[in-house]
Amino acid sequence: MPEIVEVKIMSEYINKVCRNKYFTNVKKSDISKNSKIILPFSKFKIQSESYGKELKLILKENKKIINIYFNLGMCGYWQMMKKDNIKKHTHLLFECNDNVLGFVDPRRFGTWRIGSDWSNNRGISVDSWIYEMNLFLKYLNCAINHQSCVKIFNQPIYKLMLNQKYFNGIGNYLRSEILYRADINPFLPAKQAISSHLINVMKQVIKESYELGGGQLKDWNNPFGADEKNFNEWIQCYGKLDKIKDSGRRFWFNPKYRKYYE
DNA sequence: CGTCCACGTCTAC
DNA sequence: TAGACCTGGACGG
Repeated sequence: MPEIVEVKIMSEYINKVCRNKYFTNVKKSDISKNSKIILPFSKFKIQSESYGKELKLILKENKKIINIYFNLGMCGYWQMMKKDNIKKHTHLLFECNDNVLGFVDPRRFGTWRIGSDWSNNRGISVDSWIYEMNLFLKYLNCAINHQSCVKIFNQPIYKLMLNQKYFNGIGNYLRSEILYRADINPFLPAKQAISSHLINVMKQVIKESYELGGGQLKDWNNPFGADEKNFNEWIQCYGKLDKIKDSGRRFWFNPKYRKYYE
């Protein structure tokens, strides 16, 4: 489920349902391999932020603050639930009277850590560039011209777009939709494919997906009321056109570019 | 039943 | 660049 759009929506959802609520406890499922959270709080508030594919919970009691950084994995999501009706596969939860805010993650690919900053293995979130697309292009061009990056930017653009160092937030459906709509040969070396055109289309695709409520493709039972049908109609390429298998994952693309795939 | 597939990272040959 | 990590839904026999 979660790419940048969904993580952002998720974070906004958390802020909405946690507004004016005080939490008193945190619990981890036994089966999750992530670390147990121990809080020095008796009564705390929860706020959230997102950045690329990472989601942060900010836990506050007076001036004490603890930040927890989450990767939502393939299918993790957050939901406010009744305490007596907690969903299966809830692996972390925060209690608030009769309610809990829970991290539901059936496949357990999600991870969390207590920290003070976003992951340093990842680059700048693609949506922080939305109003500064020229800067993003400069950033990429700077890397392109850097001796140590030659190999990376010689990769085909469809591979680079999953590299979270350069496209933090892009995942499998966004890269397909962006390359398709930009009408760029996805097998072109990244250094040739990257242009203001690609960046502008990226901005537009992210915006449109966000306005539709994000990806509602399969197994996310969406608590936010986004329209699954609209989203599936909006998708033009992912799951619909030509595809190749690339190191375990599928890449969907415009069939007219197949001849450039070796 | 079984087999294939899923919006993502990791790490180990 | 395969796999490992996981559950569950879709679909075929």
